[in-house]
Amino acid sequence: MSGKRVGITDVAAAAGVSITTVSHALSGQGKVNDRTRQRVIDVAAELGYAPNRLASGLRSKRTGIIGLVSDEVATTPFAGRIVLGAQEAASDRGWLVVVVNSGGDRLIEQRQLASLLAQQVDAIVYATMSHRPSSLPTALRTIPTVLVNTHDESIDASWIVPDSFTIGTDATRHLIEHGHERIAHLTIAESGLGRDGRVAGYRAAMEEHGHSPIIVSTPEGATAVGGREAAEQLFERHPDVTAAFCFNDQMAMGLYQVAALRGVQVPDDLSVVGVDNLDLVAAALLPGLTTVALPHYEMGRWAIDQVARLLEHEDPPPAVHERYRCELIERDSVARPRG
Amino acid sequence: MSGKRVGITDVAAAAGVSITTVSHALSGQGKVNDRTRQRVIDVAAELGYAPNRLASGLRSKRTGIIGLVSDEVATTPFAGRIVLGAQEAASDRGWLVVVVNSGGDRLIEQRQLASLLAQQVDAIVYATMSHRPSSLPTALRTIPTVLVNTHDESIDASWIVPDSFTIGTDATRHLIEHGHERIAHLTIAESGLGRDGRVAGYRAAMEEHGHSPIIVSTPEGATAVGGREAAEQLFERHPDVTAAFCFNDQMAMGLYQVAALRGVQVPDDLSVVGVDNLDLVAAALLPGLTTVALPHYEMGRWAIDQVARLLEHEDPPPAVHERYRCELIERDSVARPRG
DNA sequence: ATGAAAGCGCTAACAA
DNA sequence: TTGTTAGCGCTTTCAT
Repeated sequence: MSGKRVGITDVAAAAGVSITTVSHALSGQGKVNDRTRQRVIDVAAELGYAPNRLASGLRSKRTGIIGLVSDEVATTPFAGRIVLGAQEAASDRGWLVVVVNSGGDRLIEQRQLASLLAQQVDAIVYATMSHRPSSLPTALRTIPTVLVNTHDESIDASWIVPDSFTIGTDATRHLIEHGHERIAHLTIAESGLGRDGRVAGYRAAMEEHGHSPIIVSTPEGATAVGGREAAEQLFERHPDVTAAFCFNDQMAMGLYQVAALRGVQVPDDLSVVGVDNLDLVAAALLPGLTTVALPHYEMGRWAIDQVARLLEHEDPPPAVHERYRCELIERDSVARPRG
Repeated sequence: MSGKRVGITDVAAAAGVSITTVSHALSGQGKVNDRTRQRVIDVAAELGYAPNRLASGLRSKRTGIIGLVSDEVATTPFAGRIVLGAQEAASDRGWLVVVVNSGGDRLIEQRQLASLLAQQVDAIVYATMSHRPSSLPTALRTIPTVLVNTHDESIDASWIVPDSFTIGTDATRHLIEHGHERIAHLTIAESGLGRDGRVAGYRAAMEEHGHSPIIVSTPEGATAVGGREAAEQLFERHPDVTAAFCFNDQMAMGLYQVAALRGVQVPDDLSVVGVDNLDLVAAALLPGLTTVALPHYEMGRWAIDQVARLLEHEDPPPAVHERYRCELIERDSVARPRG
């Protein structure tokens, strides 16, 4: 409509007060008479005034922008959930989040991080998709940082990771509770925080019930193709298993496929449990896949909550470390074993 | 390391020049002696100086931040590709992208947009996931805007959408070229730009070869469940079709499932083509799904290129409208019909 | 080719 | 409770 942008001076003039009073009235900081405050608010609304966050940030050293650094944000559908959680939590506080991703490249990461710092972001959320211990860029020591899906002992930062061990125990016990004894675990060959914890949890649950663990791992990676490869091994070497706990939903998809080719019915001949609760897979499979949900959205929110905690105290509060207990989502891929 | 942040003044002092000269030397704006420039650059690097983008933005009216508004960014895996494309293109120019999503809620959208404007973003990329004509928030008239996956006649903004019609013709012709004549199109009941164009393209390709169109639509939505529902209809009412072109990969997944239950083999008994080229589905299905790739990444890049074009000219250049020709990705779900 | 000075639009001290 | 005055760290005139 009007050509010129309306600034705080315009509001002050229109309300007949000083710009300081406008600033105070709108930010709720200083003491302002309620009647004055209301008038200022009304005038500001009428004029369509919105504070220039650049100017206020320059002065107050707070931009209300949080940088979210990820290694491969858009390549995995999980990442989006982390970002969404962070954004919604940020939005609740009137903050913005700017996402950069490095694709795993250290150099790019460094450049992106420099961009964020130059932009005077208030804090950094550093999320990896791979849940491996990461050695953080040193630039992060300068600024409040929260880690998601990874941790780093060399820095005093809060972090949150899914509790991999209980993912393994919960999934396995769920199968045991349904009467299964010969339960295999299909996983990837490559070691990693997410993998190793689940394997250990599976082992523990099997052993506590006196069942011997059957672990099949594939060098293929945690995809449907890897799942197929592992499934072939499984049917060759352990044709008598009645249930399988898979490293993730995609591997479970591969297992479904090989099972179908061999005339093995899920869940009547074989019960299956996955990990991720990836809608596109877990809910889409037939029968629907029972799986342990990874709390990506929640971790994103948690990270912003931690940032808020860091930012509201002048002296940095101690770092918080959390292993999030994941939830088993029941669908139709688990049944009692036959006869 | 050092406690205080290094500013332009520190660099000026260390290099023995004025801050004006530092600014000129680093930005490449004014005329500076090459030797002076080099010295400034060296000193700046040595000190680890990085300009405060808040301060420079406040003065120069350019923040180097692009706002990306989406209706449901993280709920779909496609969205991530748009964001990634935009981010990478932005990063090439030293820009940052801040992503907000409204979840389709007008009120939230308005609030988020206000946040972006208050943050003085240089431009807005407005992306919908649904590819429907959107009536844009009026706030967008104030600022350079580029539309992705949608278009709006009420505003003079550039936009890009996938060419739905040729998706339909290309997919259908591909099947026809493989010798199929009785080809069904499985789609959703709800009308929309993406859907209607594909249907029209399918019709056109069928008719140009004298084949009669067989369209099966489901009220269920474009998911595996919807695909199953449509597939049931298909097998009941048109048991003689030899090929199916599905609205998207997820529906194709549903078709695979029902086909398997009925003992119909893909591709020997039934050839299938999808749309999306969603890795998690198209590449994961067995056999791999031949599908038309939607250019989400490319559209994200394109949007930022357009923003750059808008920003470098003082007077706004005319809007550009593009229908992106999509590529067919061949996998293993198409074969010649049986004898 | 270089520098001095003015301000971008706001908030934080400080005074009144 | 309100207003005055300094800046925040940079880029931009405009001199020199």
